[in-house]
Amino acid sequence: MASLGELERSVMEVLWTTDADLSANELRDALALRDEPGRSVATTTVLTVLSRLERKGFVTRTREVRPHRYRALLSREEHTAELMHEVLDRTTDRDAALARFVGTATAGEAATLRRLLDELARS
Amino acid sequence: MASLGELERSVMEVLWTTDADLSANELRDALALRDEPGRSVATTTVLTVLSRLERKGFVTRTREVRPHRYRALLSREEHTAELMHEVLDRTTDRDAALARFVGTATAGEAATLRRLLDELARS
DNA sequence: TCTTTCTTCTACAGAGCGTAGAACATTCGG
DNA sequence: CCGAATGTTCTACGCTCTGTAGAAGAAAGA
Repeated sequence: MASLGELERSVMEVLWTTDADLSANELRDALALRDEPGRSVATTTVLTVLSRLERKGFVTRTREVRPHRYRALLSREEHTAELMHEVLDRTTDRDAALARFVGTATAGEAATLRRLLDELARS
Repeated sequence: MASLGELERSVMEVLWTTDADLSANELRDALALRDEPGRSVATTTVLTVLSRLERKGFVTRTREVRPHRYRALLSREEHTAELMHEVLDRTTDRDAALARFVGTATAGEAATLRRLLDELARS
C-alpha cells in the first residue's frame, strides 16, 4: 500500500470519522476545524489531494452528483489491519515477529487478542 | 519511525541477514549479489545511505576501526513488531483494529498467536 | 445565456532518496 | 616521514512525492 503525506492523512482521518460521504468543501471546513481553526487550505488543494487519494486507491467518489462526494474505501480499522499484515508480510520470520509483537503488547491488547482468538475458535 | 527508500531497505535487509557487522565495501558486494548480480552501486553511495540510516536511528557504526563497521540497531523482528505497534497506535479504536487483524490472519498466524499468549499467561 | 459553482490542468517549491564525484582524512608500505 | 592506497565526508544533481493553489475548462442554475 502506498504511504500518505500529512494532508492526505488528515483527509483520511476526516473521512474515517464521518459517516456520510463528503464534498470537497465540507472536507475543507472539517479540516479547518480539526487542525488549527482559522487557517485553512483552498478547495482546489483538497481536490488535488482527493484525486491523488483516489489514484492511490484510498477513496472513491460519486460522480453522479455535483459536487462529487467522497468516501474512504476501507474503514480505519480495515486500513490499520491491512497495514499490520503488510508489515508482517515483509519480514522473513513471521512467527518471531509476532512473538516480539505480542511480547511488547500491553496487557489490554493481550487480553483483547485472547478474547478474539477464543471467539474465532468457537465459530 | 521514519520510512525507508528502496536502497535503504536493501541495506537494512543485508544487515539483518548478516551476523557480523559490515563495512561499506562488504555491503556494496552483498548488495550486488542480492539484487542484480553484475551492476552495483558505488561505495560512496552505500556510505551516503548508511549515514542517512544512522541519522534516522536504524544503524550504528563503530568508528574505532577503519573501515567503520555498521550494524542494525534493531533486529528485523524487533523492527517489524515496532512498526506493527506504531500502525496500531495511530488508530483510534485499537480493539476494533486488532479484531480486523485477527479476523484476516491466516490459520497459522492465529495458532502462533494462541501459543504465544499461552506462554505469556504461564510466565 | 450569463453567472456561479465545481472540477481538472498546470505549475512550482520543498523534502526525501539514489547516485556519485571531489575533497579531505587516515593508514600502510617503504 | 612520505607517498600511495584506502576510507569517509561534502557537495551536488536529478527524480519523485507532497502541499499548495491559480488558470482554465465544464456544468448547472437564474
